[in-house]
Amino acid sequence: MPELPEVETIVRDLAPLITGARIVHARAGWPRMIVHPAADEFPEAIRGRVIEAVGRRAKWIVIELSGGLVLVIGVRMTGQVFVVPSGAPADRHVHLVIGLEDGRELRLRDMRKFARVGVYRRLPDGGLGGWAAPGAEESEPGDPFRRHGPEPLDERFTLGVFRRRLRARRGRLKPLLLDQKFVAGIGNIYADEALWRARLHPLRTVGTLAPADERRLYRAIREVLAEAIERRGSSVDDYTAPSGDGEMQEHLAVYQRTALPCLRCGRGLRRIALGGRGTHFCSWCQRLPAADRAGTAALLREERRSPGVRAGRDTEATRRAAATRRAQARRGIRWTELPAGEGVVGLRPGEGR
DNA sequence: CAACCGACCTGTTCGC
DNA sequence: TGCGAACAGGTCGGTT
Repeated sequence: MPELPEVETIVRDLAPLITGARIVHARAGWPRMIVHPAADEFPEAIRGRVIEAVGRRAKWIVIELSGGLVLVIGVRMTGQVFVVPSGAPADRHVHLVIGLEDGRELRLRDMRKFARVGVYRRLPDGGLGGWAAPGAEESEPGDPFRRHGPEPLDERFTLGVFRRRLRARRGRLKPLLLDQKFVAGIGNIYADEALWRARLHPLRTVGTLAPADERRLYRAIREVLAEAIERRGSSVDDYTAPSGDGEMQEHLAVYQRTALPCLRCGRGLRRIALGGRGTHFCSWCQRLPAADRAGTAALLREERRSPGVRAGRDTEATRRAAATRRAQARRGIRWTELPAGEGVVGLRPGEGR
């Protein structure tokens, strides 16, 4: 999904739109999307409740409801959240509709159905616990965030805290940054970007870092995430927020810039596959010390055969096509599926095939 | 603990 | 032009 900056942008857009609104109905068209409680209990759990606040934890939208309930939404890879009038056209990718008393709907659209939604109880200690309909057996799912690491932009996340967590770990930097238990909210884009900014190779291991390296990494993580929030996130492929696209994609240094010149040294950027994820870096600016080179030959050689080296996803035409799809998604339809010669106007919910 | 893998899903683009 | 393969921002559970 969108990563921390993208979810933060969704949350900031959403808050003024829905805070204070009362939920009057809910429909979940894809039951597997509801992780707690059981999908058939979900509408009743939130019906009649007032949305009191909208926030974020890690890459999740956290919506505080009256009566101490909390609605969490993880949009994962392709989930999109919109607030629209209830008559607005929908397509087959809208899997969750939450009707508001004022006639609008909060909709979750997700092409790949990876998004997840849950309702929990806010506990006195601030954590989340299970919820069950009155009289029903309560299954205790536990706090969905209990394993998450600290929020990287929180003031309590100091350099000292970062160092302590870092030194408790071993492995390579890229997989470590992607581990939500280490620090919450970083994903594939910002892991690569932070490592480039800090001039650290993705295969570098924690044990080889000097104190100055640790500090650069700490600052790079915080700075790239903060800048991305200011720019409303990276609108790559499907990501868009309720009030429109971001522009951070125009300012990324390495992500999806394979073979293009490094913005610091001008040499061609490289891409390897690390744990199945595309990993972009500059092998000149992000040197791998001899100590970390053992056992990396296969990983680095892989690059030449990797299909990811294709430039296709990086072309201007591809970007434009994606922007058009996002705009259409915001209107709830896909023009490719409209009968020839027919406009948007006549389309009603459920009609857009 | 570290790292990889396959699932989970659908759509787009590439290469033949 | 068509068709299969590869790939996509995330996370989980299972293995090694």
